[in-house]
Amino acid sequence: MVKVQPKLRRVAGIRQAALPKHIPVDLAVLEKQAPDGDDWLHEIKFDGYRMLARIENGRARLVTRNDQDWTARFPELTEAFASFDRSGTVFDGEIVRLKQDGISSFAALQEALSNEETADLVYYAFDLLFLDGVDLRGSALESRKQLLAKALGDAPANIRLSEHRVGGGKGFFSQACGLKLEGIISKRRHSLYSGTRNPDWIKVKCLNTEEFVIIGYTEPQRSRVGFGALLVGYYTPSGELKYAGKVGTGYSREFLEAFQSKLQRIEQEKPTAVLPKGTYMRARVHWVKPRYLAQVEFTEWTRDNILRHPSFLGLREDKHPREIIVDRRRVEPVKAGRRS
DNA sequence: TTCCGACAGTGGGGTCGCAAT
DNA sequence: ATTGCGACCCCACTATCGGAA
Repeated sequence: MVKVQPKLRRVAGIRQAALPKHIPVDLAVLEKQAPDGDDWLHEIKFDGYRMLARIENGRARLVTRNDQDWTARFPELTEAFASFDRSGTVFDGEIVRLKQDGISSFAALQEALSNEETADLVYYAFDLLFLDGVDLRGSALESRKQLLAKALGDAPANIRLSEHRVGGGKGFFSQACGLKLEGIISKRRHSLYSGTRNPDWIKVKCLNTEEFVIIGYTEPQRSRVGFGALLVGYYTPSGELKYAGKVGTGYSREFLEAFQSKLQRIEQEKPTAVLPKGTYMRARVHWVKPRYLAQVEFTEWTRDNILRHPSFLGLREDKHPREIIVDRRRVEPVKAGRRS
């Protein structure tokens, strides 16, 4: 029988007999700018897997936000959480793999999982939803953060507190981008944990935008009109046209129809760029002459030099395709971990 | 009345696992 | 052995609808 601490009793919370089967998580709304003002606190946005750590009946489980049980994939972290003597406790956080520069990398995490080399993965806890059977979701974020810091006081080294700072959002965001971080998450200090996507949590991402040559398009699926995605590429300094991936979002219905009819007129039999082996196309591809340019926003380049999270911003009519030269040797981020 | 939040639907890269080829 | 496909993870975005303001 665990005693409710006096501190714990002061924050709103109802003692529960058992943890709920499914706990919906809070999700952030994407914004272009970080909020300023002292009623906001700010954290680093980690690039990994969102995971609830549930400790109950002497064992620990790691579940995704859609309630998938991923415990077996993270033996070291599961063991670390099981060492907490706090039944009825739920942490909210992110499983990440840090590169040598200390920055979380989704690609490095996927690689670690695919090789089952999970020993150096880290869990950054940023919220505490239950503690010793008490539901904390109805209490203010700052109170939960206080309890979280205390609960992690003697935690194993692979379970860490995600630090935050109060106020100064704009400055914090530009600092984060300067350090090549993915972005920041800003949260209202007094907000409750609602388990929904709501504007009390705001994510602001450090994004790249680049221009690309349109080399083809895929056919629309189901109720989609015009085209599905644009296939884009770029010229290397040596003049070779390289494939950079598909851009399938950011278009209005009006643009999809209008632009497809333009592309139709410049179709050609064969692709102009060489596609990497094993490139998966969910729909039939139409190749076009490299005549149009697209402005594309994206988070980063993947290991295979393909755009991650691309979205279409607009056409560039003021430039010639041949001007689109991207030197990926310079843009290439420093790789951590080795692949053999 | 207008606005906004929630939801459905479409699209992306990467990994895994299974079935068809 | 290879390929296709769906279901997960990570997501961005548009269009729509009903309730709040």
